[in-house]
Amino acid sequence: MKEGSESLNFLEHIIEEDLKSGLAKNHLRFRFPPEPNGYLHIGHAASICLNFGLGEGHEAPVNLRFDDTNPIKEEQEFVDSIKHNIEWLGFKWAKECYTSDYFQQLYDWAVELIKNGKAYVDGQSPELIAEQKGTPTSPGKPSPHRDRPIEENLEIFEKMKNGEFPAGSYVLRAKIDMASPNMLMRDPLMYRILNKAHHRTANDWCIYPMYDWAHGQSDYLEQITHSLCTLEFKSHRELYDWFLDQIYDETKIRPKQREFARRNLSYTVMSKRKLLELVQSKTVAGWDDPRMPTISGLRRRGYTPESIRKFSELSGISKRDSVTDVSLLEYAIREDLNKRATRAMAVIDPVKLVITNYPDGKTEILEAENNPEMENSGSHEVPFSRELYIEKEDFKEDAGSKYFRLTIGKEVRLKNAYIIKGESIVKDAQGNIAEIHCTADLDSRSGSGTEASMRKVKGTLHWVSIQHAVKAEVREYDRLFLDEAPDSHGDKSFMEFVNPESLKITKEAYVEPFLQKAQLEDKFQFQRVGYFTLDQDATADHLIFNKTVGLKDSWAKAQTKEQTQVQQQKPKEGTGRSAINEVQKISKKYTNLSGNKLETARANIIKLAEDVQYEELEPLFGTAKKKVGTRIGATIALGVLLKKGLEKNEAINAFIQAGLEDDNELLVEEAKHIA
RNA sequence: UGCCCGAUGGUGUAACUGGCAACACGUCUGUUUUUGGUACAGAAGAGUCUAGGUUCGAGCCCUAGUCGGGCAACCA
Repeated sequence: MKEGSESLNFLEHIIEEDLKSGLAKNHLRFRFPPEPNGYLHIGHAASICLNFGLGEGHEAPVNLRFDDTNPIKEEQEFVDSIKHNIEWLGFKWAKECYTSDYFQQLYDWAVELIKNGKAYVDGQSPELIAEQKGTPTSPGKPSPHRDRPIEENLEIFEKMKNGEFPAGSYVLRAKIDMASPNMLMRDPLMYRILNKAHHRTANDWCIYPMYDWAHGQSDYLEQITHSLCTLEFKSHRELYDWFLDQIYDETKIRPKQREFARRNLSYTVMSKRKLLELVQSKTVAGWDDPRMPTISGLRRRGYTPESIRKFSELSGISKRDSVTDVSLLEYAIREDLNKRATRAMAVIDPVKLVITNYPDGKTEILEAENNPEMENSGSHEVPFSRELYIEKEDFKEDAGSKYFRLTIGKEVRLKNAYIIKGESIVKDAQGNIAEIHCTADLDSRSGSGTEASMRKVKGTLHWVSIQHAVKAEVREYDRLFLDEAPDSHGDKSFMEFVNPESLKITKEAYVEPFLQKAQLEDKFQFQRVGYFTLDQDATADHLIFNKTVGLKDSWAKAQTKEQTQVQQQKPKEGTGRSAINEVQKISKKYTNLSGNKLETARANIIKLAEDVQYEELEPLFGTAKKKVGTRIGATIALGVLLKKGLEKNEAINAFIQAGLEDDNELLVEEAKHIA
């Protein structure tokens, strides 16, 4: 992971430091700790790639640990789906662990804490406990049970464990500091009573540990060296360390928690709650709807594991909150699919094309390259005949000179076939184009080696033979939200930004017969259109293709730009950087320069100063003393203005005087020039 | 109001113990091309949040401020 790039992210720096200061490389160990209460999404993928990537980079084991301390929300179904997703991404965990495996140990340690006077049983209501916690600005009040005798604590705690109390009646609390500025340190809960069967321990337990009490201890039990989590756990670190202090044995590895920013993707939402809302409101068809940022959704959409890993790598890792543009994700998948997708032809929005000089009833079998980007990828057969479908948008009655596609009187090539020339059109009663008639240069068949076949024509079109085409359903997806950060508007729900046109279904698209054999997970490029994959709902006689992502389309871009340019042309005055700004820019580094570079910089400032107005220059007189460069630049520029006949005023004199008195020789020198 | 983080081109990340701000995506040009794709070549785009300070020299160190985020679940 780190070879090839010397630049490390801040977590890798920390690991490097630890290694340098004595941590044995073979002790390195990481973990990915999902709670099995939902499906994994692209944000989790960042964490997965981070932890497993670190493991791969350092040849260190990475545990998969299900943080299953809340039986109310967690289910086996999620465990299975998470495991599938991680495997699909191509990562192998060292051990499959469950926090629930440590329930006994956790309990024993809790008893230990009670005996040491570090924990106590509280029987107050949640409301009361919350109230006593105080607020971030005011200290909390101790619980009346804070000093309950140890024996009594032990007795009640055991009864809690034995199921002698109803859910919610008692909790075990750590005895830390009710006045701590960190709210989490104000006697946090360690255990609560939950009368709910657990997906793994069934009814063995009716008390369950809280996250803070379980997580660090689990890391410790597994001897994880670096426990990486997202930023919102930062303030938990103090507690994490406090709990570890209570049980830590110096001969063992002491895990450290470090935090990184979670990854957001533009034009989507990422929280489990919001994703669930999309599913429940039927905005999408399910968790694996191809528009969902879930791993299973991306997979169904046609994303490859490689592309997701690449995306994670490109996105990087840091501590500031950010929104990564989807274009980076799209780049990652296009790059991968360009190399591996089999090329095929499909017409999604068809119009009939008749080659008038091609014999009726004749069929030719032509050859189509499977993948020009991959050697030895072979070719497949594609049938050609007199009547074809082409894409509606590939023909225009009156086209400009920049339109390379079919129009009357102009030649284009049919991919893998002949060069044709538009002759005439047939319209229906409503005036829509029903048929396009053209003639083919019958000597120009692709691959025939004739001179005609080598001719260069500007445009190439994809097509299917009507007689041979296979009908298919095509599902095209657009971003799910119209807003870049739909959940960033405090006053509005993210649901208000749902894109009503995020799914476009074409029931009658036509694909070449070769695609009849498409299998799930096969990757195709429909030439000139985009990358597609078979949907899981497809059957042998009902093909369904999902569009993963379109090809880059500089033609479409030019079109939309042309439109927006017309509107935007007006407010395009005063372009370019002003002279004074240039002067400032050059000046800033002035004192770092020497020799020729210094000379050039000075000459440039003098030249630029010709276009500088005094009104622009005067504000620079107030430049901080330490910004000598800027003051020198201003002095030089001032010299130019004075030479042009500017009268000295009070501000100018004061500025020159300050320059003369400065410790910087260059500045003094320039000031002398104009004094 | 308390505590804790963060701030670098449009976006995401770099910049080793201070030394002319780099890479990728995106944008724009051009070349090649039987995909208006790919590939290749190139360009534009950043006073590193602000103000002071330390230093020969600050994105980096110090101080104060501004803005953004997190923290008061018997969730994780």
